[in-house]
Amino acid sequence: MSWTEERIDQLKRLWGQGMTASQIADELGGVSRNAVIGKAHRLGLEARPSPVKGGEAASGGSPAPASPAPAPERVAAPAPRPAPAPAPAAQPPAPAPAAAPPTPQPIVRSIGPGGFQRQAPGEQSAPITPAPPRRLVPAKPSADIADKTSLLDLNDRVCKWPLGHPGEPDFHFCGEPINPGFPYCLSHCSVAYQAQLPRRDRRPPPPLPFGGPRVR
DNA sequence: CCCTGATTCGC
DNA sequence: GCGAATCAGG
Repeated sequence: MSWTEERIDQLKRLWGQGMTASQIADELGGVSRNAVIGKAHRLGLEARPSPVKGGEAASGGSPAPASPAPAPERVAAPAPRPAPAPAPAAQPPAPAPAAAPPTPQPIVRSIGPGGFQRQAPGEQSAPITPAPPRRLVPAKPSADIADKTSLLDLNDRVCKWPLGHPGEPDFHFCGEPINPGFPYCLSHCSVAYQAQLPRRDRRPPPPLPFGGPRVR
């Protein structure tokens, strides 16, 4: 596997979201945890609370005997990374063209800390695909969305779940009353927030989200 | 043992 | 640039 732009992009996002190297490696597939770490460092992504820090370590691939890498003291641990939040994965609610209706089983949901519904394990959608950072455009007033929630209508009480994509004429936001404490309404919370499953149990084959990563 | 990220270094 | 090997720490 090679580091395509898409994969690098995904690496950056996942790493930024606080996923561990092996988790990222699993997601990406075809690469090892080491590969991920190596790439992350090469990219300049840096310093996440590492277990090994104080002590100096790692002699290279060759069993070089004594040459304890100096590096006396690495100062400053900047990057006060904002705790790996639950990742408000703004999954593009894309107009699901190829709606894949899986097994219609009775769904049992539990209620999360914020009062939102957790997804049942069975309805875990594979890739948490945060909407690729799209450039915001000046919400264009359109007769079509005159009665919909536009960018300018957003406030801290309405669901900010985007519907459609910025730039598109009918782009707007959900606008329903929010689930207190969250930026989305109850139903969108249950889409945006997922309980993290044990890595082993996670669905591996991530079907590309509607059309896949944005093509520039 | 498992896991983590960091580092080195041959390729 | 890549990533296996190796490290040290939880």
